[in-house]
Amino acid sequence: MTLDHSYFEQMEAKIPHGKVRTRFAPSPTGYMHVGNLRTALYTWLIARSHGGTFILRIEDTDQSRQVEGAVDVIYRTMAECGLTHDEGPDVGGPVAPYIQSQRRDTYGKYAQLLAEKGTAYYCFCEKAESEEDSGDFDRAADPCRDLPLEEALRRVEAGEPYVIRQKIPSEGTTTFHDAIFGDITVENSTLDDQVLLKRDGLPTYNFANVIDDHLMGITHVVRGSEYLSSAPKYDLLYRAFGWEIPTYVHCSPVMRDAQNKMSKRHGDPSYEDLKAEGYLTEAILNYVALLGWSPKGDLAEQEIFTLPELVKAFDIAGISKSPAIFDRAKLDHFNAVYLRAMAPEDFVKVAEPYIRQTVKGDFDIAAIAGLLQARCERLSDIPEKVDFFDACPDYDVEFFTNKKAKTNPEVCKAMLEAAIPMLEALPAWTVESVHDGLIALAEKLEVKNAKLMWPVRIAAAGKLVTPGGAVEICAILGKDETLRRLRAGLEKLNGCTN
RNA sequence: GGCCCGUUGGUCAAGUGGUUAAGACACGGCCCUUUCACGGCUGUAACAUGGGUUCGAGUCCCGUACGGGUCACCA
Repeated sequence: MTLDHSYFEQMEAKIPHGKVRTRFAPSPTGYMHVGNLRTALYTWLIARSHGGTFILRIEDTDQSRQVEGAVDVIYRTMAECGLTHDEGPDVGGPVAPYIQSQRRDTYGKYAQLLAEKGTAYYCFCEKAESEEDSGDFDRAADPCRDLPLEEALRRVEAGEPYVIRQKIPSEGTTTFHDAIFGDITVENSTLDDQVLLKRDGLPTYNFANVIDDHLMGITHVVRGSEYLSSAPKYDLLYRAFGWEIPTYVHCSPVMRDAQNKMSKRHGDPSYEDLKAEGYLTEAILNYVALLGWSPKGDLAEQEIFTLPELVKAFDIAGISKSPAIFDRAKLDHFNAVYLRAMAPEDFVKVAEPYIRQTVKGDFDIAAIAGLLQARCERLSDIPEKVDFFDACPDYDVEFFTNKKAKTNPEVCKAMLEAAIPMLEALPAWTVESVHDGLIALAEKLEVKNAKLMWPVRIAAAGKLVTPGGAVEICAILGKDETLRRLRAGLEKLNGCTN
């Protein structure tokens, strides 16, 4: 039970110094929600913007909450987003291992060291007891707090179950500094003697964090503001060990509404959910980056940022103190911007699977995608928009009535009667020829373009709203199909105007 | 309940003692137009509240309200 102090020297010797080092440290719950993603992004950005090192560490000290395949979700999401890590379970590194369950011995030794220093103590009490009932935490009530170390060690060796608790000073205050919230001071009497090492020998989250962050040379600790209230206890731990305190960066949560954080329980979307809903990775990242952070100076008005641009612009000082509500409408907007900015051939590639959900026929997919590119916010909007290509829906004859185009069934009947023979006689069937033919016909009939185009489009698509004009739709449908639909439309009109 | 944190338009937000209080999304209107969309122009709309400090406060201090976090051998 005696401690070998050379162990600590060895561990210290491995710690890298001199560069910014940050870590994203998720617990593997199988779900990367938007808040997690944002934390990962900010953490990564801090490292990259300083030319530092980004580390992935898996925090699995709660054996009861393991989820199958959860780590894979994390790897996949990080990789897809381009948030590459330099050290981690899968790539190794100088301070391996990077999975907490594989570092078990380390935490135990450091907990013992702390007990030796007098800043922690062995506690043999039963779990929890009446602490909650009484409401007030009373550390003086713990008989183990002042047990002499020798006696405690004797009981440990005798096989008595124990935990190791942090010994918080009973008086005075503790002040810590956070990069976002500034200095925060609390009374030590409001801090509890938190458990450091659990009965099962594994560390608590709070303890493992301090140990690992130190041993991994972490310079910036980024995490959710829910940890703000345990930060003073962290400081006390660092000081007890005589370690340098990292820069704390506590980020306020991403909310689903004014009262609730985004959560799996409420069905709020994970990164993967958003992808499945037709959002682009770049758009998600860009939006999430701006949820709780904004650029300073010249860039203050810029909203569209690529990942490299974010690396350049990112600054901890721009992180907001207050929570931000996740807004679908704005995400939609970002996605639309990214969709429109894509090279047409790239857009075809991402849009094709969605187009193919409802379009099985032999149509020019690239042409359809061309219409869609400026007209959709989410890729998942696509199937519904193009569902009329395979088969013309059974539409209401009232669709032919449009105030702005000054059309009604009567007028439309005349328009279609004129358009059908003209189109039939067209020698070529292209966007240009259909366009020129229809424009010329409108001129000949002495009607506004809209008056002719409206009925053609309605008859061709059978929908009020379409991803393109009459010309584009007819061109894609092909001559035979267009004429078939126009004749059917004419029949429909005959049926009601007679 | 104790302690901690937060509060600028519906939403994201700029603003670090002196501004007509930016910008974006959403919403309304107009224009363009072959529908919708895109694009262009334009409009409505905000410093939670009460006291201080100051020549002057969204910016500093105190109180109040509201919201959040935390008070686990979860993370």
